[in-house]
Amino acid sequence: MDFNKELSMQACPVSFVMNKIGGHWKPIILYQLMSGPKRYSELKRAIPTITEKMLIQHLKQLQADGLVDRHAEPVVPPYVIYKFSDRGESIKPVLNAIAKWGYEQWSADNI
Amino acid sequence: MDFNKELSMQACPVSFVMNKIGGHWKPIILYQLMSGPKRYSELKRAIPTITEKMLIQHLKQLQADGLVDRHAEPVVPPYVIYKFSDRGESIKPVLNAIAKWGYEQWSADNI
DNA sequence: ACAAGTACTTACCCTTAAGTAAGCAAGCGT
DNA sequence: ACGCTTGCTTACTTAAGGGTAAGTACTTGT
Repeated sequence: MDFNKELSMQACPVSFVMNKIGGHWKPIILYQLMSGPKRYSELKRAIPTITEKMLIQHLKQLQADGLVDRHAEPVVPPYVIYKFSDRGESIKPVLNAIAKWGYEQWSADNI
Repeated sequence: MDFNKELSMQACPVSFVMNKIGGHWKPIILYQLMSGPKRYSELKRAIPTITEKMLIQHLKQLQADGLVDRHAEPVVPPYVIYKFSDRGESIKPVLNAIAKWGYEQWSADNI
């Protein structure tokens, strides 16, 4: 059950991080936010294959994990921007290291 | 379907890496292998909650992705060791960076 | 009065990942 | 002859993640 998952996160710091930034959509969302704050509709347009359900679900999770801040202007139509929190900023180097390795390997695969 | 997954991996290098080292068990297996080559039964004992099915399945996937090498001695009972390949070695710094951030954040959560 | 835009929410289904449990091969010690 | 060990494999079941499609609130423009 979830018991094993909890145990893994305590025993393996890499698992802990994967739970925060892993999965199908979170890397893509974070990658988009790395180029600066974006509003909801911008993210939606930037990631055409994502459904609204997945987008909002993962944005909420990223917020709950303290990686992303949400700021809503009380106007109509709504204006909501998402951006890295301070804690989120601290993971950018890690994401860049991952992306760098990924890009190198991707190139190596395609020679 | 898988089409979207393929697309993501091309569009987002972080997703590409997550596909190689993400998921529930792969981080834990890799973390164990970082302390040196291990035989199948050692891994099994080091990760008590993993099932043999999952262990072998992910070891095979890691092999297929070229991150892990398998070496079998033709003896009985079988003697099989798993270790990082050359390509696998190149991801160790990334895994360490992930683990370091994870450990820091884990501490921050528990103050 | 009504369509359009923005940021969601909800209910339902379907595919993928993971867990359960059993079996197999091949020799070695007793 | 029999059980033991090691490294797997297979069939079946269950839980999780993701996709589809519809609806909501609130206001501006026509």
